[in-house]
Amino acid sequence: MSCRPTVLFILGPTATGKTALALEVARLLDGEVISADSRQAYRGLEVGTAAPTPSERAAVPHHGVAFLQPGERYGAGRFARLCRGWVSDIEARGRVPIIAGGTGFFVRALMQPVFREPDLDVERRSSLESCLSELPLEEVRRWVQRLDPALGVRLPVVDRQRAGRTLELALMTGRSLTWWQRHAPPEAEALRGRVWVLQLEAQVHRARIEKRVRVMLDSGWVDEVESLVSSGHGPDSPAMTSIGYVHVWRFVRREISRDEAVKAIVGDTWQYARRQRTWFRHQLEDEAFRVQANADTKELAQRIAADWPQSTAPDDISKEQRRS
RNA sequence: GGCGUCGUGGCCGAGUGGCUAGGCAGGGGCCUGCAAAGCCCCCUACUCCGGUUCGAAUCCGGACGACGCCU
Repeated sequence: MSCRPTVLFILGPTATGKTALALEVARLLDGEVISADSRQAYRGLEVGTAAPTPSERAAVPHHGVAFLQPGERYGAGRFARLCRGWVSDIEARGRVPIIAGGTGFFVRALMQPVFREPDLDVERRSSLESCLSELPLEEVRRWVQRLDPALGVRLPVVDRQRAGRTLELALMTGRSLTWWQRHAPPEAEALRGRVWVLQLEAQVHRARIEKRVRVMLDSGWVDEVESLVSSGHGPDSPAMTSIGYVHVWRFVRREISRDEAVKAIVGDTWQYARRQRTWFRHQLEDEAFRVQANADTKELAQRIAADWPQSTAPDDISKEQRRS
Protein backbone atom coordinates (compact mmCIF):
# COMPACT_ATOMS: atom_id res chain seq x y z
CA MET A 1 0.00 0.00 0.00
CA SER A 2 2.72 2.42 0.94
CA CYS A 3 6.38 2.36 0.20
CA ARG A 4 7.56 2.44 3.77
CA PRO A 5 9.34 -0.68 4.94
CA THR A 6 7.02 -3.15 6.54
CA VAL A 7 9.46 -5.01 8.69
CA LEU A 8 12.65 -4.37 10.52
CA PHE A 9 15.42 -6.90 10.10
CA ILE A 10 18.17 -7.31 12.64
CA LEU A 11 20.62 -9.79 11.20
CA GLY A 12 24.15 -10.95 11.72
CA PRO A 13 26.34 -13.84 12.72
CA THR A 14 25.97 -15.71 15.95
CA ALA A 15 26.97 -13.98 19.17
CA THR A 16 26.78 -10.45 17.86
CA GLY A 17 23.97 -9.49 20.20
CA LYS A 18 20.91 -9.69 17.97
CA THR A 19 18.62 -11.01 20.68
CA ALA A 20 19.32 -8.23 23.14
CA LEU A 21 19.22 -5.58 20.47
CA ALA A 22 15.94 -6.80 19.00
CA LEU A 23 14.42 -6.81 22.44
CA GLU A 24 15.48 -3.25 23.06
CA VAL A 25 14.25 -2.06 19.68
CA ALA A 26 10.96 -3.84 20.23
CA ARG A 27 10.51 -1.93 23.46
CA LEU A 28 11.20 1.37 21.78
CA LEU A 29 9.00 0.79 18.76
CA ASP A 30 6.31 -1.26 20.38
CA GLY A 31 7.26 -4.23 18.27
CA GLU A 32 7.23 -7.98 18.35
CA VAL A 33 10.19 -10.17 17.61
CA ILE A 34 10.30 -12.96 15.07
CA SER A 35 13.27 -15.26 15.30
CA ALA A 36 14.88 -16.16 11.99
CA ASP A 37 16.89 -18.94 13.47
CA SER A 38 16.78 -22.54 12.44
CA ARG A 39 17.60 -23.93 15.88
CA GLN A 40 16.03 -21.59 18.38
CA ALA A 41 12.78 -22.80 16.92
CA TYR A 42 13.07 -26.07 18.78
CA ARG A 43 11.70 -26.53 22.23
CA GLY A 44 14.26 -27.71 24.72
CA LEU A 45 17.28 -26.20 22.98
CA GLU A 46 16.98 -22.76 24.45
CA VAL A 47 20.16 -22.65 26.46
CA GLY A 48 22.51 -24.07 23.88
CA THR A 49 21.12 -21.95 21.07
CA ALA A 50 21.09 -18.78 23.14
CA ALA A 51 17.41 -18.31 22.47
CA PRO A 52 15.51 -15.48 24.12
CA THR A 53 14.82 -16.45 27.71
CA PRO A 54 11.34 -16.93 29.14
CA SER A 55 11.53 -13.59 30.89
CA GLU A 56 12.59 -11.87 27.68
CA ARG A 57 9.72 -13.55 25.93
CA ALA A 58 7.39 -12.38 28.64
CA ALA A 59 8.58 -8.80 28.25
CA VAL A 60 8.16 -8.71 24.47
CA PRO A 61 6.12 -11.11 22.35
CA HIS A 62 8.33 -13.49 20.39
CA HIS A 63 7.50 -15.74 17.46
CA GLY A 64 9.36 -18.70 16.11
CA VAL A 65 11.08 -19.59 19.34
CA ALA A 66 10.80 -22.94 21.13
CA PHE A 67 7.66 -24.04 19.35
CA LEU A 68 8.85 -27.16 17.50
CA GLN A 69 9.44 -30.64 18.79
CA PRO A 70 13.04 -31.69 18.32
CA GLY A 71 12.67 -34.11 15.45
CA GLU A 72 10.31 -32.02 13.39
CA ARG A 73 11.54 -30.82 10.06
CA TYR A 74 12.09 -27.09 9.82
CA GLY A 75 13.37 -25.42 6.70
CA ALA A 76 13.42 -22.12 4.90
CA GLY A 77 10.08 -22.76 3.22
CA ARG A 78 8.24 -23.56 6.36
CA PHE A 79 9.84 -20.65 8.12
CA ALA A 80 8.90 -18.24 5.36
CA ARG A 81 5.27 -19.31 5.36
CA LEU A 82 4.99 -19.08 9.11
CA CYS A 83 6.84 -15.81 9.16
CA ARG A 84 4.51 -14.13 6.68
CA GLY A 85 1.65 -15.10 8.94
CA TRP A 86 3.34 -13.70 11.99
CA VAL A 87 4.17 -10.49 10.17
CA SER A 88 0.63 -9.86 9.10
CA ASP A 89 -0.70 -10.68 12.55
CA ILE A 90 1.71 -8.26 14.12
CA GLU A 91 0.83 -5.57 11.63
CA ALA A 92 -2.83 -6.19 12.23
CA ARG A 93 -2.15 -5.41 15.86
CA GLY A 94 -0.58 -2.16 14.75
CA ARG A 95 2.83 -3.17 15.96
CA VAL A 96 6.21 -3.44 14.31
CA PRO A 97 7.50 -6.83 13.18
CA ILE A 98 11.16 -7.21 14.00
CA ILE A 99 12.81 -10.16 12.36
CA ALA A 100 15.99 -11.07 14.15
CA GLY A 101 18.27 -13.93 13.36
CA GLY A 102 21.36 -15.37 11.85
CA THR A 103 20.00 -17.95 9.47
CA GLY A 104 20.57 -15.95 6.34
CA PHE A 105 18.99 -18.49 4.11
CA PHE A 106 15.72 -18.23 5.98
CA VAL A 107 15.76 -14.49 5.58
CA ARG A 108 16.39 -14.84 1.88
CA ALA A 109 13.30 -16.97 1.58
CA LEU A 110 11.46 -13.85 2.70
CA MET A 111 13.28 -11.27 0.66
CA GLN A 112 13.62 -13.33 -2.51
CA PRO A 113 10.86 -15.89 -2.43
CA VAL A 114 11.05 -18.96 -4.59
CA PHE A 115 8.46 -21.20 -6.20
CA ARG A 116 6.12 -23.03 -3.92
CA GLU A 117 7.39 -26.52 -3.52
CA PRO A 118 4.69 -29.08 -4.22
CA ASP A 119 3.92 -31.39 -1.35
CA LEU A 120 6.23 -34.35 -1.54
CA ASP A 121 5.42 -37.67 -0.03
CA VAL A 122 7.43 -37.89 3.14
CA GLU A 123 8.00 -41.63 2.99
CA ARG A 124 9.18 -41.65 -0.59
CA ARG A 125 11.31 -38.66 0.11
CA SER A 126 13.22 -40.23 2.95
CA SER A 127 13.67 -43.52 1.17
CA LEU A 128 15.01 -41.64 -1.82
CA GLU A 129 17.38 -39.77 0.45
CA SER A 130 18.79 -42.88 2.01
CA CYS A 131 19.09 -44.46 -1.39
CA LEU A 132 21.05 -41.48 -2.69
CA SER A 133 23.38 -41.39 0.24
CA GLU A 134 24.66 -44.82 -0.70
CA LEU A 135 25.34 -43.94 -4.31
CA PRO A 136 28.88 -43.03 -5.37
CA LEU A 137 29.23 -39.36 -6.19
CA GLU A 138 29.95 -40.09 -9.83
CA GLU A 139 26.69 -41.91 -10.11
CA VAL A 140 24.86 -39.02 -8.47
CA ARG A 141 26.44 -36.67 -10.98
CA ARG A 142 25.22 -38.82 -13.83
CA TRP A 143 21.67 -38.75 -12.49
CA VAL A 144 21.75 -35.00 -12.20
CA GLN A 145 22.99 -34.75 -15.77
CA ARG A 146 20.17 -36.89 -16.97
CA LEU A 147 17.32 -35.43 -14.92
CA ASP A 148 18.33 -31.79 -14.98
CA PRO A 149 20.92 -31.20 -17.69
CA ALA A 150 20.74 -27.43 -17.35
CA LEU A 151 21.59 -27.66 -13.70
CA GLY A 152 24.36 -30.11 -14.39
CA VAL A 153 25.98 -27.39 -16.44
CA ARG A 154 25.39 -24.71 -13.83
CA LEU A 155 26.81 -26.65 -10.92
CA PRO A 156 30.59 -26.62 -10.92
CA VAL A 157 30.67 -29.49 -8.49
CA VAL A 158 27.95 -31.83 -7.50
CA ASP A 159 27.51 -32.11 -3.82
CA ARG A 160 25.22 -34.68 -2.35
CA GLN A 161 22.89 -32.34 -0.58
CA ARG A 162 22.10 -30.14 -3.56
CA ALA A 163 22.02 -33.03 -5.96
CA GLY A 164 19.60 -34.73 -3.60
CA ARG A 165 17.23 -31.82 -3.85
CA THR A 166 17.45 -31.84 -7.62
CA LEU A 167 16.79 -35.53 -7.94
CA GLU A 168 14.08 -35.53 -5.34
CA LEU A 169 12.16 -32.87 -7.16
CA ALA A 170 12.73 -34.34 -10.59
CA LEU A 171 11.72 -37.85 -9.61
CA MET A 172 8.76 -36.89 -7.50
CA THR A 173 7.23 -34.09 -9.55
CA GLY A 174 8.32 -35.05 -13.04
CA ARG A 175 9.83 -31.60 -13.52
CA SER A 176 13.42 -30.59 -13.07
CA LEU A 177 14.56 -28.10 -10.50
CA THR A 178 15.53 -25.81 -13.33
CA TRP A 179 12.01 -26.03 -14.72
CA TRP A 180 10.52 -25.08 -11.38
CA GLN A 181 12.92 -22.22 -10.99
CA ARG A 182 12.17 -20.87 -14.44
CA HIS A 183 8.46 -21.43 -14.76
CA ALA A 184 6.83 -21.68 -11.36
CA PRO A 185 5.94 -18.31 -9.87
CA PRO A 186 7.30 -17.32 -6.46
CA GLU A 187 4.96 -18.44 -3.74
CA ALA A 188 4.71 -14.98 -2.23
CA GLU A 189 5.61 -11.38 -2.70
CA ALA A 190 9.02 -10.31 -1.53
CA LEU A 191 9.06 -8.91 1.96
CA ARG A 192 10.70 -5.53 2.02
CA GLY A 193 12.17 -3.95 5.05
CA ARG A 194 14.84 -1.96 6.72
CA VAL A 195 17.83 -4.24 7.08
CA TRP A 196 20.42 -3.90 9.79
CA VAL A 197 23.41 -6.21 9.88
CA LEU A 198 25.54 -6.50 12.95
CA GLN A 199 29.25 -6.81 12.44
CA LEU A 200 32.14 -7.47 14.72
CA GLU A 201 35.85 -7.44 14.23
CA ALA A 202 37.06 -11.04 14.09
CA GLN A 203 39.09 -11.04 17.28
CA VAL A 204 36.38 -9.39 19.29
CA HIS A 205 33.82 -11.71 17.81
CA ARG A 206 35.84 -14.74 18.77
CA ALA A 207 36.32 -13.55 22.31
CA ARG A 208 32.62 -12.99 22.57
CA ILE A 209 31.85 -16.47 21.39
CA GLU A 210 34.21 -17.94 23.91
CA LYS A 211 32.69 -15.98 26.73
CA ARG A 212 29.19 -16.93 25.70
CA VAL A 213 29.99 -20.63 25.56
CA ARG A 214 31.21 -20.51 29.13
CA VAL A 215 28.14 -18.59 30.23
CA MET A 216 25.86 -21.11 28.55
CA LEU A 217 27.61 -23.95 30.33
CA ASP A 218 27.05 -22.12 33.59
CA SER A 219 23.41 -21.47 32.81
CA GLY A 220 22.00 -24.92 32.50
CA TRP A 221 23.25 -26.22 29.19
CA VAL A 222 24.36 -29.43 30.84
CA ASP A 223 20.91 -30.02 32.32
CA GLU A 224 19.37 -29.25 28.98
CA VAL A 225 21.48 -31.86 27.24
CA GLU A 226 20.83 -34.44 29.92
CA SER A 227 17.11 -34.02 29.68
CA LEU A 228 17.22 -34.18 25.87
CA VAL A 229 19.13 -37.42 26.04
CA SER A 230 16.95 -38.89 28.73
CA SER A 231 13.88 -38.13 26.66
CA GLY A 232 15.36 -40.16 23.85
CA HIS A 233 16.96 -37.71 21.45
CA GLY A 234 19.61 -39.56 19.55
CA PRO A 235 22.64 -38.12 17.87
CA ASP A 236 20.69 -37.59 14.63
CA SER A 237 17.88 -35.47 15.98
CA PRO A 238 18.08 -31.75 15.20
CA ALA A 239 18.54 -31.32 18.89
CA MET A 240 21.80 -33.13 19.02
CA THR A 241 23.14 -31.93 15.70
CA SER A 242 23.11 -28.34 16.85
CA ILE A 243 26.50 -26.90 17.62
CA GLY A 244 27.95 -27.94 20.91
CA TYR A 245 25.38 -30.46 22.07
CA VAL A 246 27.48 -33.49 21.33
CA HIS A 247 30.46 -31.99 23.10
CA VAL A 248 28.40 -31.16 26.14
CA TRP A 249 27.16 -34.71 26.18
CA ARG A 250 30.70 -36.03 26.00
CA PHE A 251 31.58 -33.76 28.89
CA VAL A 252 28.65 -35.09 30.88
CA ARG A 253 29.89 -38.62 30.32
CA ARG A 254 33.36 -37.51 31.38
CA GLU A 255 34.89 -38.41 28.06
CA ILE A 256 36.37 -34.94 27.81
CA SER A 257 37.13 -32.24 30.32
CA ARG A 258 35.20 -29.05 30.61
CA ASP A 259 38.03 -27.10 29.02
CA GLU A 260 38.19 -29.51 26.13
CA ALA A 261 34.48 -29.14 25.66
CA VAL A 262 34.71 -25.37 25.69
CA LYS A 263 37.53 -25.46 23.18
CA ALA A 264 35.67 -27.76 20.82
CA ILE A 265 32.44 -25.80 21.05
CA VAL A 266 34.13 -22.48 20.51
CA GLY A 267 35.90 -23.96 17.50
CA ASP A 268 32.70 -25.24 15.95
CA THR A 269 30.88 -22.02 16.68
CA TRP A 270 33.63 -20.02 15.07
CA GLN A 271 33.48 -22.14 11.93
CA TYR A 272 29.80 -21.41 11.78
CA ALA A 273 30.27 -17.74 12.49
CA ARG A 274 32.78 -17.50 9.67
CA ARG A 275 30.32 -18.92 7.19
CA GLN A 276 27.76 -16.44 8.40
CA ARG A 277 30.20 -13.56 8.13
CA THR A 278 30.83 -14.49 4.52
CA TRP A 279 27.15 -14.95 3.85
CA PHE A 280 26.17 -11.57 5.20
CA ARG A 281 29.08 -9.98 3.37
CA HIS A 282 27.85 -10.99 -0.04
CA GLN A 283 24.46 -12.59 -0.11
CA LEU A 284 22.22 -9.73 0.92
CA GLU A 285 20.91 -8.00 -2.16
CA ASP A 286 19.05 -5.23 -0.42
CA GLU A 287 21.02 -2.32 0.75
CA ALA A 288 21.69 -3.11 4.35
CA PHE A 289 22.90 -0.87 7.12
CA ARG A 290 26.00 -2.39 8.58
CA VAL A 291 26.78 -1.47 12.13
CA GLN A 292 29.49 -2.35 14.58
CA ALA A 293 27.97 -4.55 17.21
CA ASN A 294 30.32 -3.67 20.02
CA ALA A 295 28.59 -0.34 20.51
CA ASP A 296 26.29 0.08 23.46
CA THR A 297 23.10 -1.88 22.90
CA LYS A 298 20.77 0.87 24.10
CA GLU A 299 22.40 3.47 21.92
CA LEU A 300 22.28 1.21 18.93
CA ALA A 301 18.66 0.43 19.60
CA GLN A 302 17.85 4.10 19.77
CA ARG A 303 19.59 4.72 16.52
CA ILE A 304 17.67 1.93 14.85
CA ALA A 305 14.38 3.06 16.32
CA ALA A 306 14.98 6.64 15.30
CA ASP A 307 15.55 5.51 11.75
CA TRP A 308 12.25 3.68 11.62
CA PRO A 309 9.90 5.79 9.49
CA GLN A 310 6.90 5.26 11.68
CA SER A 311 8.61 6.73 14.68
CA THR A 312 8.90 10.07 12.92
CA ALA A 313 5.14 10.28 12.63
CA PRO A 314 3.39 12.51 15.15
CA ASP A 315 2.58 10.73 18.33
CA ASP A 316 -1.19 11.09 18.14
CA ILE A 317 -1.33 9.51 14.72
CA SER A 318 0.47 6.40 15.79
CA LYS A 319 -1.78 6.18 18.81
CA GLU A 320 -4.78 6.45 16.56
CA GLN A 321 -3.47 3.76 14.30
CA ARG A 322 -3.11 1.53 17.27
CA ARG A 323 -6.67 2.05 18.37
CA SER A 324 -8.26 1.39 15.02
C1' G B 1 82.13 -34.66 29.01
C1' G B 2 80.73 -39.66 26.42
C1' C B 3 77.11 -42.59 23.82
C1' G B 4 72.43 -42.95 21.48
C1' U B 5 67.85 -41.21 19.21
C1' C B 6 65.71 -37.36 16.71
C1' G B 7 65.20 -32.47 14.16
C1' U B 8 59.35 -31.85 8.11
C1' G B 9 54.87 -25.66 7.02
C1' G B 10 51.18 -22.36 13.21
C1' C B 11 50.36 -27.59 15.21
C1' C B 12 50.07 -32.99 14.40
C1' G B 13 52.10 -36.31 10.99
C1' A B 14 53.67 -39.71 6.47
C1' G B 15 57.56 -39.98 3.16
C1' U B 16 63.50 -42.18 2.80
C1' G B 17 67.43 -40.06 -3.88
C1' G B 18 63.70 -37.17 -9.01
C1' C B 19 56.68 -37.60 -8.99
C1' U B 20 53.63 -30.53 -4.53
C1' A B 21 51.10 -37.07 1.32
C1' G B 22 47.33 -36.14 4.58
C1' G B 23 44.87 -34.08 8.86
C1' C B 24 43.95 -29.98 12.25
C1' A B 25 44.12 -24.81 12.99
C1' G B 26 43.97 -20.17 10.01
C1' G B 27 42.14 -17.32 5.71
C1' G B 28 39.02 -16.43 1.24
C1' G B 29 34.59 -17.96 -1.25
C1' C B 30 29.90 -20.47 -2.95
C1' C B 31 24.79 -20.81 -1.64
C1' U B 32 17.04 -20.77 -5.30
C1' G B 33 13.64 -24.61 0.76
C1' C B 34 18.25 -30.21 5.03
C1' A B 35 21.53 -23.70 6.02
C1' A B 36 23.98 -24.39 13.51
C1' A B 37 23.66 -27.84 6.79
C1' G B 38 26.37 -28.88 2.39
C1' C B 39 30.38 -27.63 -0.85
C1' C B 40 34.90 -25.15 -3.19
C1' C B 41 39.66 -22.63 -3.10
C1' C B 42 44.29 -20.76 -0.62
C1' C B 43 48.31 -21.61 2.97
C1' U B 44 54.03 -25.75 -1.76
C1' A B 45 57.53 -27.24 4.38
C1' C B 46 61.65 -30.31 5.25
C1' U B 47 67.28 -26.82 11.58
C1' C B 48 71.95 -24.79 9.45
C1' C B 49 76.70 -25.36 6.67
C1' G B 50 79.57 -28.23 3.54
C1' G B 51 79.99 -32.73 0.46
C1' U B 52 78.37 -36.96 -2.93
C1' U B 53 75.09 -36.92 -7.25
C1' C B 54 72.66 -34.87 -13.58
C1' G B 55 69.29 -34.33 -9.25
C1' A B 56 68.96 -34.52 -1.82
C1' A B 57 63.80 -33.39 2.83
C1' U B 58 65.76 -38.33 1.66
C1' C B 59 72.88 -40.50 1.30
C1' C B 60 77.83 -38.74 3.85
C1' G B 61 80.48 -35.22 7.19
C1' G B 62 80.20 -31.21 10.50
C1' A B 63 77.65 -27.40 13.45
C1' C B 64 73.54 -26.21 16.36
C1' G B 65 69.14 -27.70 19.04
C1' A B 66 65.82 -31.32 21.61
C1' C B 67 65.22 -35.70 24.24
C1' G B 68 67.15 -40.11 26.60
C1' C B 69 70.94 -42.91 28.89
C1' C B 70 75.88 -43.11 31.00
C1' U B 71 79.91 -40.64 33.71
